[in-house]
Amino acid sequence: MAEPGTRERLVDAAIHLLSEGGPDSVQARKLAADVGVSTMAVYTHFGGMGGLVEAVARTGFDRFNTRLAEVPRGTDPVEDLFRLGDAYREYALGSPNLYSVMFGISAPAGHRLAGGDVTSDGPGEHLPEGQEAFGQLETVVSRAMHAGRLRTGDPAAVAGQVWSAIHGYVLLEIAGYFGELGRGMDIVGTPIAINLVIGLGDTGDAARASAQRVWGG
Amino acid sequence: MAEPGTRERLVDAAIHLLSEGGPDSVQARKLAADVGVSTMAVYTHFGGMGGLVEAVARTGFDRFNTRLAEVPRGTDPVEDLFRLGDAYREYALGSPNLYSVMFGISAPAGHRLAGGDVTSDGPGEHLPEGQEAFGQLETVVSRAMHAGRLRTGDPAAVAGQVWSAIHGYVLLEIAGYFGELGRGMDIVGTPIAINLVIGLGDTGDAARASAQRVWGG
DNA sequence: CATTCTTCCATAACGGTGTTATACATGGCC
DNA sequence: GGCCATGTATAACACCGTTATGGAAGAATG
Repeated sequence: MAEPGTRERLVDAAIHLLSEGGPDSVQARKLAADVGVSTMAVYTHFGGMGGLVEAVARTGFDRFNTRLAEVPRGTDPVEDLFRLGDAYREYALGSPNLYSVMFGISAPAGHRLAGGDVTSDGPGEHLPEGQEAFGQLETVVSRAMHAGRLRTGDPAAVAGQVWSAIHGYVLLEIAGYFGELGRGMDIVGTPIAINLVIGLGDTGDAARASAQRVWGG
Repeated sequence: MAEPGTRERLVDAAIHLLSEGGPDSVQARKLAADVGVSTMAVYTHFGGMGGLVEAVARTGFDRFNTRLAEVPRGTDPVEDLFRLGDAYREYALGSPNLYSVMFGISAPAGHRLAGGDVTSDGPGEHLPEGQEAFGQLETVVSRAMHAGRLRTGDPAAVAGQVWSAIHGYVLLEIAGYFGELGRGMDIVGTPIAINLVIGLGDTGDAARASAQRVWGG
């Protein structure tokens, strides 16, 4: 493999700093010192800290996508959907700061993804890598519809519902609203997965059986 | 009413700046200039920008709680739950930057609520005002259980599921993932509300009827 | 009333941040 | 050799949060 260039080393250092010390420790001077270059490298390669944060989010989504793609697909599409959600949560909780940056939720020193304001369009359309993760959800949802487990409808709309539930749950668990980590999954995470799938057309027995194969209990 | 003191004026100015120019425009110097005092006022009253951000989040939750409390309660607890969710969304979308600060999701110039890192416990336990909003959800959920609309169980656990769904949906809509604002409600927001309630024990007909009274269609 | 103490704020400075202007080094190309 | 493009080091600039210092105003105390 080719020797990593300065650009890649800067992104790696940023991700490392992000996971170690949070968003505030991702600073141009610290990055440059870690990589062994001057702060100018940030500007020749990314045009500024904002561009570097975008690159961080992009590689975060890349790893996220491959992680989701590695989840084995079986014969039960609802079980696959649950496993996908589980991998989603594991990734988000494994690197919560990176996950926050990916969704423009948190950002080093005021360098958000799309403008400084939360409402400026948002990173929704700006990162095609983000759409890819959504596409994986959509595919499994579509399979579940064809298998007769979920009511037939627009897979994108249903995937949006699933995404909302996972995203919200994960963020609240990261923020500590469900007490000690792990406990939230039993009383909120698993139930919301089962209940949403039931509302989407699955039977209670089938949903619980699929969940049991993923989370036990 | 008493003349507002410097402390209240600082918080108001911060909330105003937050909604106008986003988190990055909430700066000690700008706050002081707006109120007509020096930056020292921030330190005598709040100990620093971090304390001011916490005060902002606190008053944000206060307004949030009264807003939710103003939602009229009727005879149909599921309808009430939908109306609560609708008011929740309206508040979050009405002041998305404030909402983000309330949940420690975004913060001016690296001044998060509980430490600089996303994972440092989170603001979950630190803001009792946040628990009050959750309590309002829990009460309505409990009423829906006693009315036979939702399966009997732990109201707090069920409220946690409802909260996850709303929180996730609202954040994704703010981030622009559902296209133009408003459209997301039709294809994702309303369906997830109905489907989650069905999964929690309500019948499809009853859930759709309650939703129809809130959102029409 | 005089004195002291407390509270609050203005001024000015300090350290640290992202950013930028400038100059230099390097390597490919004609 | 001459030339240009690319990437980087240095040093400075503007801005930010923060803090040390001192002063003003009022309450508390004798």
